[in-house]
Amino acid sequence: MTEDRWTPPAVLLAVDLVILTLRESHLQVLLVERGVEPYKGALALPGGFLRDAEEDLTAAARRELAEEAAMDVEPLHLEHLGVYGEPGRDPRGRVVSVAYLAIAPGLPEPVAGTDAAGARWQRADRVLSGELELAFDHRRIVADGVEKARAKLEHSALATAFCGPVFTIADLQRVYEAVWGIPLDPRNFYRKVQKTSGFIVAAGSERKVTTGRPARLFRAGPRTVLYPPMVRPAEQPNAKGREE
Amino acid sequence: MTEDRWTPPAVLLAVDLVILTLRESHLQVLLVERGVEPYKGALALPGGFLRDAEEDLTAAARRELAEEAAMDVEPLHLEHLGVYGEPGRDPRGRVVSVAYLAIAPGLPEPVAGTDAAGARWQRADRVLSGELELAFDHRRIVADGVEKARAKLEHSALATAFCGPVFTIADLQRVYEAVWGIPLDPRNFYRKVQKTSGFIVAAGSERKVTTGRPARLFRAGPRTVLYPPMVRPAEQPNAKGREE
DNA sequence: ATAATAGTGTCTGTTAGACACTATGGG
DNA sequence: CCCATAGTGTCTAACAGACACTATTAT
Repeated sequence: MTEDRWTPPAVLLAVDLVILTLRESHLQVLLVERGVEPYKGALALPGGFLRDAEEDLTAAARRELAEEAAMDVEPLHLEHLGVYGEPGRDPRGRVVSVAYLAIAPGLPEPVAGTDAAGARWQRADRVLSGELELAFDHRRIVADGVEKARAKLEHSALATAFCGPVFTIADLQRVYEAVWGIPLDPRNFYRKVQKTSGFIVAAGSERKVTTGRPARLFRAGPRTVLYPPMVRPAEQPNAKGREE
Repeated sequence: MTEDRWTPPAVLLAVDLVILTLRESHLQVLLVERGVEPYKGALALPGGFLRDAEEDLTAAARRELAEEAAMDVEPLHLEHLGVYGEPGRDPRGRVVSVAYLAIAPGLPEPVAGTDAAGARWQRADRVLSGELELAFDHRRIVADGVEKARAKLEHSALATAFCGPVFTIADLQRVYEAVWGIPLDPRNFYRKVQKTSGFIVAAGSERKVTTGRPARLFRAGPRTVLYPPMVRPAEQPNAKGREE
């Protein structure tokens, strides 16, 4: 933010998107198969370069998502995730990538777009475990996105966005269990969610899915930030930073 | 991360730094007086453009800090804060700025460097209130940095870093009160900190500062992440997202 | 009736917050 | 003595976690 008389170097600016959804009880991330070098044929996050020097970063992110996955981009809320800019992360030269995170309810199977040979949902745990290899440093970006999503469930009413317009409390619990990767007690979850006023509100009727007593239906309430938060059990009670 | 045959636009990449410290019981932020247009003479965060296309982002941040504030940059831990890249935020053209946050104990008064007419500590609350005007969108960046610092006090042992090598529990409490901007009960704070094992460890002797009973001395313990966290009282019990 | 899921009641251990109280120094 | 700060004890209300129990449907 200073200097003159000397010309600062220009860099290539890219955006990458971590789009998370819940499908078949698993947290899934949208990946595309790269159609061009480098890493041609490999799986990667959707993303790409800014189109022109006036394009807004989030606009670029939405455009890339529409191009590569033909997704309806309107309703997505994009959130800044991080910047990945180590020299050498892209063989084409100095590329600094700004990553965005979006979390959304059961999104449809995307169709192949123009830039990518294909776009598909993949289970996030398979990416994190290394079972699926990703181009560039995209695995790291996915890991950061998943961790951010887990944290957001604690402090925001985001989980309701994973469900349809109406849902049962058990539906909501499945969201938490899938994203956090741990089982929760249904009874305690039930009351915890109920007493967090403004989180969910009753929606008249009931629903019968398969067997058992029909469940009441709810919709998302007006509250966006949860205080007190939904507590996520400590990941590893005796991990780093812990002792006693 | 796709496309070829067409050349992506280059943008100017800058780094900005939010350096926070605690001086005279107030959270303070390091600001420089801009020596060049635009905003010449105005207060701004230290920062600047990448020197060359191979420079690492954090390296650029450290270099700018050394140049503009002649600060010893070695021990600072820089943490990614955000990206500020709206078109039009800089009159010189498309500038995307990556902001970093550093939090450190009683740093010395900086001396004027080469790029800036001066660098000085300013109270963060004066910046947030608008009493001090900042160039560009730097006030917003400071606000994001302060909020991040407040959150970090909750979940990490960062507060001990604001104190000297040894400190009393009252010293530590003053850190929390200054950063959070609220008073805490000394008795409850005392026990809360004590029972969070690994947070602080006893350091032999005692200290008598002015009047009253001498206090025991402690030093930072081995634990870096606090679980359970130090809970920060809800900012506004009835603010956005709240009701009932 | 049985299975299965929804929803309620209740106990227990822990914790935040309030605040009385004791301890130990300097005038 | 008094004052000020350090440190302890203790009560209460809220809450997480465990889990028995009741309710309501389909088969």
